[in-house]
Amino acid sequence: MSTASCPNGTTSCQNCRMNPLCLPLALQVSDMGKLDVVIERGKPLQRRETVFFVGDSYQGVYAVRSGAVKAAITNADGTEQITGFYLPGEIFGWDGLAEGRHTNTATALETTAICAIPADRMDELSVTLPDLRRHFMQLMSRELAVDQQMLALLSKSSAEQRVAALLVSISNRLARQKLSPTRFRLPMSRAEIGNYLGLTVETISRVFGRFQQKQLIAADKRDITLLALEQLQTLSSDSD
Amino acid sequence: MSTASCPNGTTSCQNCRMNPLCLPLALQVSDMGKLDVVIERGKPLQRRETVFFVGDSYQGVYAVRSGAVKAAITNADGTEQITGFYLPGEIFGWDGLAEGRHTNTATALETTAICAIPADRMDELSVTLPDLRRHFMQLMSRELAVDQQMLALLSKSSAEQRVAALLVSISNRLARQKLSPTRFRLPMSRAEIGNYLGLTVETISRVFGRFQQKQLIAADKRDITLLALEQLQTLSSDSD
DNA sequence: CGTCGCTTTGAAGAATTTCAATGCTTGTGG
DNA sequence: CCACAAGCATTGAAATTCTTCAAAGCGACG
Repeated sequence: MSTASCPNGTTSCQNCRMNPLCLPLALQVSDMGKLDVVIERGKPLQRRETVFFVGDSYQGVYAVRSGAVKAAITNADGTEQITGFYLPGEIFGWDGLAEGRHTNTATALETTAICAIPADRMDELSVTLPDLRRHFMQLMSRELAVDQQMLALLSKSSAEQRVAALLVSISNRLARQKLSPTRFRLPMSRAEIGNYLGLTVETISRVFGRFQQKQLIAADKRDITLLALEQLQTLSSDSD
Repeated sequence: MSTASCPNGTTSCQNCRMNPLCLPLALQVSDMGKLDVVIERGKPLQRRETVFFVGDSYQGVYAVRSGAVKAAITNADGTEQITGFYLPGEIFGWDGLAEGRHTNTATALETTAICAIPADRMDELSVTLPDLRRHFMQLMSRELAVDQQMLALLSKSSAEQRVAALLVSISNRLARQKLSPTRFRLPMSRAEIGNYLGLTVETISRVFGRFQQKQLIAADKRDITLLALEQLQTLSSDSD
């Protein structure tokens, strides 16, 4: 067993310790060694490369170490519906657990490093490490909560509210990683944002425009600065 | 172990792949028998009585035996957003697992009998019954999938598609319970449907009207007859 | 009988989509 | 090194869908 507290002992994974969404957190130090066994590290993915496709058999879940990933389901007519964006420290791939095959396709949005957490190993360890098991169930439960917040958002909110909510969400998630919550580069295109939020590209573009006029953000293409996080937050949660 | 529906790979769940909203809002206990050990029965709830409130500490999950339940989160402004309807045989309450307290309030839509599945028991049994553990994780995973299908639906679909999807969903879920998939009484009001689908009451009413004109359904208040299930299915999954 | 809760219907208004066109970057081959 | 294509972002104007506002109908229940 390696002495490292992070999956493969490199220093690049230090952020794993900070993030509530990253797996090692719920484990005691003594368990860490065991976890090392579970993790498999792959080579970095390039933009547009996929982690798994719809229908691929479920092998386990994945953690984003750097970069970003989108998950999308395929509609009856072949169009894609993005169901989530995953930032560093976050875990995706649960969707395959129920039926043994993935319902989503997961694709790198930019150059991205991921860790695999194989299902069989996870299963074994669930017996010997009750904490790990609980932790994983908590992670799933949290994803459930996130999706439901998203449902609420899509159900009731205007275009501006949706975009505000996404920006705030990204900001919060970056903050957990000790990254700047106010200045960042979006890993996804306007079209992808629109797809995710149930709006057209044009609408996204216009909303970004309005936000800039209102001095809520500064945006240069994908480089975003949140100028009034507070107001964005209010905007996203107020409901009319 | 009885032959279950989807979880163990029987072919009976084909429509799950066809319909974006299939097994729509909730999940199914594949084998109620397995659960008997863990279950605590409560007294039936009356309409508007709650199973748990937002913020209540998580004690476990619940299965609907008869009647129907809605789960809803509370927006910043105090309005409610319905996140799911649960019909007989379906399990709800996972939302509390992540943080130890529920993010939703669960309310009976009509006179409803539920079973509690206490968390501590579930935890003990997770060790001794790996099957049960896997099963629960599968159920959670499935709820995730359902929520994501719902996301897709809300993101992209017109009012008619949403309503069609909900009707088809309910139909499929009733069918699984060996109840009539074409004639049923909706447990929820138009307002609740609208809330769930992100539409106004008036829009729901008008869509029901249009569906009747088109001979897709017959509706007398909450008593619904699906006259053209096939077409509704197509409508809900076709994307333009 | 009258009120309350729920549903329906109409007409006007608002927000977003659609269609169409243009500009800006980036990268690639000549 | 330039030119051109491809992908992404922006902008305008018209069309559409859904919401909002207003009013009325219907049933159940005290």
